[in-house]
Amino acid sequence: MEGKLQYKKGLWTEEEDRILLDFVRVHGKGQWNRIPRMTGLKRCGKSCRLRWMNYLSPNVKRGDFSEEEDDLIIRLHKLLGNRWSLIAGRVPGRTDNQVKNHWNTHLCKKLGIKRQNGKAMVGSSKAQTAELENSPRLVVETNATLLHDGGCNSSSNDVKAMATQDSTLNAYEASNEQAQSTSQHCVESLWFANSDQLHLINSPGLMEFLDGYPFDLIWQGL
DNA sequence: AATGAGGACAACCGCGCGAGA
DNA sequence: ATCTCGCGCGGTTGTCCTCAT
Repeated sequence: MEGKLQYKKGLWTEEEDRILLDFVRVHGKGQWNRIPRMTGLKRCGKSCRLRWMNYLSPNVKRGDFSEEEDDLIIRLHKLLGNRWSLIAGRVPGRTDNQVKNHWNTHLCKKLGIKRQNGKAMVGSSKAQTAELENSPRLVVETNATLLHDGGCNSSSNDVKAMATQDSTLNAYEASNEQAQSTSQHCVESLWFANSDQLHLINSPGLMEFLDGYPFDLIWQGL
């Protein structure tokens, strides 16, 4: 598989970190499987990638999670389930592994979420996701919640445009009216309205929305 | 001071996906 | 069409640390 090299496991030493850092400095990220052959490092490529991504990368923020980060993760988790990479992508400086560990050790407890067989009780399994993907329609109340932005930005306008093409239109209009009537900030609307009814969905609209959403607004809104 | 339990975090494993040969 | 390789993801395990007894 990875050649005949005997790879080392367990915690990384400073020397190993230095070798990996040197390699990335010279060759850049990627081609992880070349690292053991080229540097003599007794770590498999996969392990090198993980070490870089979760620890050595200059983009990784160390230290405790702030209240704001906790809050953001909780909201994103409610929206996305255990899609740690997606969640981490919205939390600056944090990796999926960090977010996952932080969720499992701190936030589950904080929220009183029980874990079954080591798994958080959240709709996140691949089977559930597949089920949702095969579902004939999106979860209306979730989309309606997402569409509460009142025209904050162009990307969410795009999502609204999508909504007008299907049966979520009425739900959107009704919920939008409600949102406007309560004069809630668009971000508050996004995160708080119908929050107990949010279901895990895997809709392209949602992903587009997340990709385009100006998440700095969320920070301002906290 | 010794030690066992539980918590926190780093790292590994298995699987799936996409690109290229 | 199929195989291999590289990569990424989520779940799980291993290891170290802290604290109570």
